[in-house]
Amino acid sequence: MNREEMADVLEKIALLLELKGENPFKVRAYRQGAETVLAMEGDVVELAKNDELKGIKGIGDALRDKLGELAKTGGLEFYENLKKEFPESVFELFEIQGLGPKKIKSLYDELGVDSTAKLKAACEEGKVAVLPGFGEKTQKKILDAMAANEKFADRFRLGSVTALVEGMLETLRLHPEVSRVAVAGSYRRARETVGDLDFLVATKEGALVCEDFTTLPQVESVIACGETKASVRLQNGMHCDLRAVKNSEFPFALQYFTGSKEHNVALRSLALKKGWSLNEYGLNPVDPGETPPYVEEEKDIYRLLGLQYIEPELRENRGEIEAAAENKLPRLVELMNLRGTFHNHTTASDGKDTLEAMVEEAMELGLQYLGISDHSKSSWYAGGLDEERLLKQVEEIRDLEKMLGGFRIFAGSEVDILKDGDLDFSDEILAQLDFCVASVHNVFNLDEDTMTRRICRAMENEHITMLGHSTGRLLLKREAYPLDHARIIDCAAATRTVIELNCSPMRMDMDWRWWKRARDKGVLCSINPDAHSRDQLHNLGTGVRVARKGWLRREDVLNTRTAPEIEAFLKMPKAKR
DNA sequence: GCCGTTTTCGGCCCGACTGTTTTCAGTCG
Repeated sequence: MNREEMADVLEKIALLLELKGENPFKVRAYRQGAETVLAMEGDVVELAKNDELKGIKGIGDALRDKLGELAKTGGLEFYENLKKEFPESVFELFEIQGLGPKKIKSLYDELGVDSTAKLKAACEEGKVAVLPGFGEKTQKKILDAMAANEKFADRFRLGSVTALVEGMLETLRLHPEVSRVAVAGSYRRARETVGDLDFLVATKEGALVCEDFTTLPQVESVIACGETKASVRLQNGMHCDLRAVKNSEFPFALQYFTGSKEHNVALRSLALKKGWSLNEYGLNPVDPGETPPYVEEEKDIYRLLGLQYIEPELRENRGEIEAAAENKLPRLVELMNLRGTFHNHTTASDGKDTLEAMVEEAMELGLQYLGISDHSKSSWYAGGLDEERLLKQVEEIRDLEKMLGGFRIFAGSEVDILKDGDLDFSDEILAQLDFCVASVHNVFNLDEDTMTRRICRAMENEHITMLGHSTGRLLLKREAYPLDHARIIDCAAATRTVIELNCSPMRMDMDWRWWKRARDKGVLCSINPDAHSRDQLHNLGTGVRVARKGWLRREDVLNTRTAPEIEAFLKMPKAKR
């Protein structure tokens, strides 16, 4: 039993109590308890075992007893009894957008629906539309939401699989029969979501390495295992391939399996013009009389085709091949260029870690400064700060900074952009901050023109340093709201507003496809983790990869600047930045 | 179920939107 499992049990209890129509405040207490378990300091499992949870806010007598039982026995009788009342599959129903506990209960009581499969059948037979409180539109919305879930079912967010991939690479690297290892595919190209993973090894013992690959702890089941390829399904449900090639084939296989398909098609046609035939095994002269060139690394392939080396992130056939032919590829930003970051939360609003803990982690990462921007009052559900609490936080920040020997904390706010483009705080309040992120958190259903004008209005404010998560999308969960990106970028350029690359794994927003345009208009990017806990600051690494995918250079990214440079930047009138 | 310079009951900070209704319930941030 670990922290996550304990929190999961409380969360599931909350769902089941909701289904039973229990007192909503009791439900909330369990949900809050789950949050507390995840966020609290110390070894919560050990504390629960020793009955030492007294005094923790959000955990009262009842939850303390239940957590104790969980920690000591690994089970919970209360939960087991509750689970007996519903089949396990009801939890699926909570994943459907637009369905809450009341509707699920109604579906369960009236139609016996207790799984997505049964729900789909009931919708298709028209049984859902005639239930009280439901209707044709609701039935259609449920079907659409289920279709969307299916569409996303086999995809994963880039930032959520980084640790898994790094772990597997490390293990493969240690294999005695393996000389080279890489991950290819859309993961290597830093797409914001990936469907499957492609690992590549150079070895003389393909069958052995494939066999050993299928026994990795991350593997759930084996689909196929041969001499050059193994296919498995991982514990997290991901499809994953390993390809074993000879060392001499490795660069070609790496290039080929990295893709994208469009990039490779363009590259092969370029090769043909030069009298070569390129495939995943080699680069061969079309004229059989000539000898194939010596290739040791992927770089050599590009060089032989008369191209600059094209970084994997750029390989989408969006102009990179032409630029490489003219020696005009940008030198892309790197993680080591980052000096600090903005847009982070603390326990003052919905963050899990205190100001001190966040700062400590930023220092640990080798940064020179950290921007704090908790939610504003309209985001009350996230514990948004009102004017009084905000100004108090600014004071706390100034006080803490004095004790840090040079590390800078920039005091800011993630201020809500209200429906009409007004901001949640007055200019007088905003003027007292070092910086300000403006974000949309509600009323997502405006038409494109209205939404664009709303956001532009916020950017026109002198005190708004940067625009937060511009499209509002939640990857694999919620589509972006309609937005005229070209106008947003023009407005950012005109008002000298920075645009954020929010590198929370859920967001990666603004989308990488727009960054080159923004860069060319002189718009600065700020790579921000939107961290709600200290460990989320580590998402900066993935953020940099996505910035690279957007063709961004060091000079295009605000937070590659040093603390004194940032200070000067923020003090400058916006128009002169 | 939690919490309390209103200590053992009575609150638990909202507002927009949708689709169902005919004045409102359910869902979502």
